[in-house]
Amino acid sequence: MLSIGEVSQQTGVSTQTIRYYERIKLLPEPKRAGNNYRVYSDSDVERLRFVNRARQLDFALEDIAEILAFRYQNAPPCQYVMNVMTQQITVIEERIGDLQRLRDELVNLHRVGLTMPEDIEMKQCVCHLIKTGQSNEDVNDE
Amino acid sequence: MLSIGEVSQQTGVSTQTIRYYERIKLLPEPKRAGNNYRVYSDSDVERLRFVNRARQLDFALEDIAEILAFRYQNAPPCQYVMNVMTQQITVIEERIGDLQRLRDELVNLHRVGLTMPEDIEMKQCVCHLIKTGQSNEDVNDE
DNA sequence: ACTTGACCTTATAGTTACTATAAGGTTTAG
DNA sequence: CTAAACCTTATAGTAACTATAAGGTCAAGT
Ligand SMILES: [Zn+2]
Ligand SMILES: [Zn+2]
Ligand SMILES: [Zn+2]
Ligand SMILES: [Zn+2]
Repeated sequence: MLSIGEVSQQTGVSTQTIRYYERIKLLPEPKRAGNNYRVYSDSDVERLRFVNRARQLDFALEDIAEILAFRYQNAPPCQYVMNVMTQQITVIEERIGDLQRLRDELVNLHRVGLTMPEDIEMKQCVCHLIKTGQSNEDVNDE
Repeated sequence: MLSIGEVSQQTGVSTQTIRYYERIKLLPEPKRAGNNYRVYSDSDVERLRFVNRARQLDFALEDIAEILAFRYQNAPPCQYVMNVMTQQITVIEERIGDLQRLRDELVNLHRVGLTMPEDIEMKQCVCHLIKTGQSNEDVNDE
């Protein structure tokens, strides 16, 4: 039986977040000690670990709740979880692609920026690159 | 001179978002027509394009506001922008790394999940993998 | 003239997953 | 006896929008 602070330390989830999970009913209300402090059982902690692990895999809290609901009903969530994973992988790969394109563009802009003279009247500053969206050779505009 | 809907179409920024930018003072209040409709000048549109472009480069609205403030004061934001870009690139690359690790883990879990039999009593379901965080060969637990 | 639909307006609340703050109660060590 | 290090609740803030409600305006068609 652990206090919220001990659970926090053991799981790496902040006490604020644990209370938040309880508030949105992702975690059940734990027992209380005589002083009204929360007291967590092993199964409470296990459930929190599950949530935390799934969050690290970037599952949405809503999906996690559904998985746990299946689990609670003793119904097999396996297929459901497999589907969520597949979908998750797709989303993540799209995001990686987006970010890589973004990074390339920024690196390009930065490189172009370095070739420019310091300019006070802002005839050639990097802002113009952002503004016009050109990231390549044609830095001779307006 | 364009209406908010026309500006939205030309820039790809929703009318809601344009009004939101105005509300947080990222964009100035535009002129109004007799019917109280917003009317945008070319320079208004240009400014919105700048914001949109910077957002696509994942600059925070706060950073964009600072850049525009520099611009308005006729001070050279170049060095500032260069710094923001450098920082932005670092953040993005970290995020890409995180997401790649995440994807690898998920792909692994999914692969392991596929090798498992359909199980109703949930002795071996994928939930357990998420719970325990093992993603490799040792699928013979409890 | 009238209605329908596509615009526009404001204000307010909801989203996601937390994090922070305020204002206070409890426990333990010095 | 008091200061710290816990715990409690309730409420508001974060980022960048998105959605909803409730209504005003305008052009086209019948
Ligand atoms: Zn399962
Ligand atoms: Zn510039
Ligand atoms: Zn500049
Ligand atoms: Zn399971």
